[in-house]
Amino acid sequence: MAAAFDIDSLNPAQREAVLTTEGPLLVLAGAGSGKTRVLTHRIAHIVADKGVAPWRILAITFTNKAAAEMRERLTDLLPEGTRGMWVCTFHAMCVRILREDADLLGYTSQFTIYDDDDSRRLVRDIMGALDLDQKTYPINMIRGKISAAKNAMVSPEAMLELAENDTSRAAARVYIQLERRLRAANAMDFDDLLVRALELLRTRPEVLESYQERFRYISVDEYQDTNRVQYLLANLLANKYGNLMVVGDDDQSIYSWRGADISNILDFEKDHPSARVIKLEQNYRSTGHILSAANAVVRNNSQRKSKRLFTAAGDGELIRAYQAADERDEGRWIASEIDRLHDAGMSYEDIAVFYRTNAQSRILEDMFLRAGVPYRIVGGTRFFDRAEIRDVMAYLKMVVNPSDEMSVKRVINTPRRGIGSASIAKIEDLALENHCSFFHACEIAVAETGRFTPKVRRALDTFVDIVRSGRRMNGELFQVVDAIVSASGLMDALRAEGSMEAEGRIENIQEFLGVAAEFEETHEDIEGTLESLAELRSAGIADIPSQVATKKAMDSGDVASGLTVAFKEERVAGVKPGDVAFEPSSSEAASHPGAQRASEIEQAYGPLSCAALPALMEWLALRSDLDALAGGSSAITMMTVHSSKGLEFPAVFVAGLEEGIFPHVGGFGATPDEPGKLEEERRLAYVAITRARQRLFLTYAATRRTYGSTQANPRSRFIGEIPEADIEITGVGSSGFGGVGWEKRGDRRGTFGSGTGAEYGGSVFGSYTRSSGGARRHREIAPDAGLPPATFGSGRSVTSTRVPEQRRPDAARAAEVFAVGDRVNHKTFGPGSVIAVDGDLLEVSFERSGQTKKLMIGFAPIVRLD
DNA sequence: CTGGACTACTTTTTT
DNA sequence: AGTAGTCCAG
Repeated sequence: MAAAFDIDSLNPAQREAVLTTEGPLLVLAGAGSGKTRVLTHRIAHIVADKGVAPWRILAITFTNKAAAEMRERLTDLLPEGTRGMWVCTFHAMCVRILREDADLLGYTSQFTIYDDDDSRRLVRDIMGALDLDQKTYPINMIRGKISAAKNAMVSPEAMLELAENDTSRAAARVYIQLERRLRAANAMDFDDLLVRALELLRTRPEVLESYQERFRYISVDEYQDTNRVQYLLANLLANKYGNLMVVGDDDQSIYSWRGADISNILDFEKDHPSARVIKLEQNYRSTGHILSAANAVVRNNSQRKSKRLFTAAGDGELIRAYQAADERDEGRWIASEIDRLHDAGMSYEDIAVFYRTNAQSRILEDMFLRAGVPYRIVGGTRFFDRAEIRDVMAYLKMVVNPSDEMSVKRVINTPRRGIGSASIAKIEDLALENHCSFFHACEIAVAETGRFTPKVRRALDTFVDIVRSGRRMNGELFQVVDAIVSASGLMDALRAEGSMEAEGRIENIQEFLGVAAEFEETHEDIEGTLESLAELRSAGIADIPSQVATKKAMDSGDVASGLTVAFKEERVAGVKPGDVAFEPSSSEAASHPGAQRASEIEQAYGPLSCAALPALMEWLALRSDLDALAGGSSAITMMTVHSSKGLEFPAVFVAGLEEGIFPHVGGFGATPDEPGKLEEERRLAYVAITRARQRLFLTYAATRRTYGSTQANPRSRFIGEIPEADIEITGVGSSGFGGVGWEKRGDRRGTFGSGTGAEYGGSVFGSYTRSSGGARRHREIAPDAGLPPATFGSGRSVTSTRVPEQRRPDAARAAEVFAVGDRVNHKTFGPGSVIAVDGDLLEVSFERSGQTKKLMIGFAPIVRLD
């Protein structure tokens, strides 16, 4: 047969995996063993050589970025096209499935996706309403319990019955309300997306069968990170034809905390006795030393499938470990090493810095900024998490789905309209009386005289009109978004404020508009990749009947194979829309202020004219920063170890290798030390190490400031687990590194013992706006990129593009000298110019604020612009 | 109703 | 240390 590619370029194991197209297949792919290659080539083989239509392929990944990358590679391998192929995350898949048949679950297809923050606020709201004290019942614990219940498919009622302690009972009560309010708001949280999709497939045999018929070949990447619902989804969809390929590495299972169940991969052979199992053990990524270290570390775990990666590459350079005096010294050392690599010809893009917790990034960031190392942060506080952006999104969500109570409440008084908590409470009462949504109650309030003051009524009228007119608006997505934003008055309010901070917010909103504009251009591709059968049919692509025989009732029991299915039984044929699984039976159910039927939205507010708007909202909801990693200009990449999975870099730094930090230990005294936790930390270390191709640097600090107090953490055990032959340890007190170099430069004190501590703090300049957090696509944070930055647009914003390509040689930079007239850039205040120099004291006039500030050289986060 | 001041909590990791 | 949420005075 004519292969779609050069099959000889694969090693025997890879080849076998690619050619095994039928039946269940488990590929245990060690880090760097060419797993994506196998995945893509196998699909290409199925399509090009076996003549299977692309739209019969379903390939599930964990991140949008992985999906995009895979799609790209497939497009290269399959010149005939990949139309209708679903290459997406579990969440994206579920959203697509749910939008198609949302009415069957009592939702409209325009349902809102509540992200973590929305969902958290809602829980907080509910806890307030139920009079549950947040101190006795920590919100995160409650949320965790509810999430666990959802993922175990335990209904709220069942949870209440099963509850063994007060906390669980409280959680169950919140859960009942949460379900109700989510439903009333026509909204789903992340857990719901998966659970409801599963529910749909289980209760609607015809729906299930249409997907089973369609997707004859299914593959799941990162199978070790699937949770139970994802596991059930994959197995259910593949149940009919049995062509399920799963790829994973038990050593890289790092998401147990969010419900990932490592036994999914460990038990695959039990679930599918006929499964072929193929191990990919040859590593093509890392040098010998790095691989040896990775193997040695992970070998200390007991619960794993035995495998040992090997490489044909040479030993390479030794791994380097550095003990820093403190966290600032750590950052400085990393910066200097990056410098060195860069001077030796390595591109910034080839360098990554990982850390265990996001909080560690701030100091590193600060040090890099001072050292002139351009960086880009993935994850952490994201652009879309900024308050002003969330406000804008809330307006848009509200327009798409006026039932979305959380969004409405978020912006009803943002910007200030004079609608305070008292008015809001009154509106809530109104909603309760009328059994309608909060938003509808706003409308009633406008019409009704007497109840509200004329001022409030007028304000509400304007507010309500934003939705009405927004829904009617037609035309380019960008224009619609722009119009809604201006109608909201957000920009006007910020402009009126006139502060530097407001200025930054305005810029951010403008950038958001840029995102909308850009989305419009790329929207087609995104939509096109997840076409439904109906869409494919109308395009003349798919040729299978729309409703596959419904007679064969689906028996989900055999798929779940031994897993308890809690709610299935009650859910039989004849479910009415709106009458869904978790709907509580008590009479309370209908009494909530959001009880307006989801399906009535369209009737009540008219159809939404701009079809691209919901698409944009969905895209935003499922989009993580990681997905935005895509290139841009030259900068190193900073991210958590978790985020790094699936990526690789020629040079990798891992910071904070200290006991307590990495391995991280949760402070909860209540939780007994489970050995499983440590093993997961170790797997995390394994992931971190195996990201590196050529150079690996591990750092730890003798003392570190956390929560304001200084602590001394011992070196991480993981460093000790690396064979001596693979690693070279240097640091403070060792002769290996001249930490002095930095001190000589006089730009910072603070090497071991020298700093008084109080001088740091940064409080002198007020709080740093969390401005530098939101790295996003093409966004570069360069030392000179102005703050409050979030300039990630494509050249829209001037501040985003200046990365110091030719950097001053070390010596010059060390003696950072400022002269009157120099252009400088401050981390918080942005660009400005020096108007006076007095010893260590600079006087700088900032452009943005027009203000003049006195700053201390060597202390202020400031750099000179060339 | 607003804005400022005070307090308590944070730190796991993310779709 | 920083932040978000709460409380209180104007």
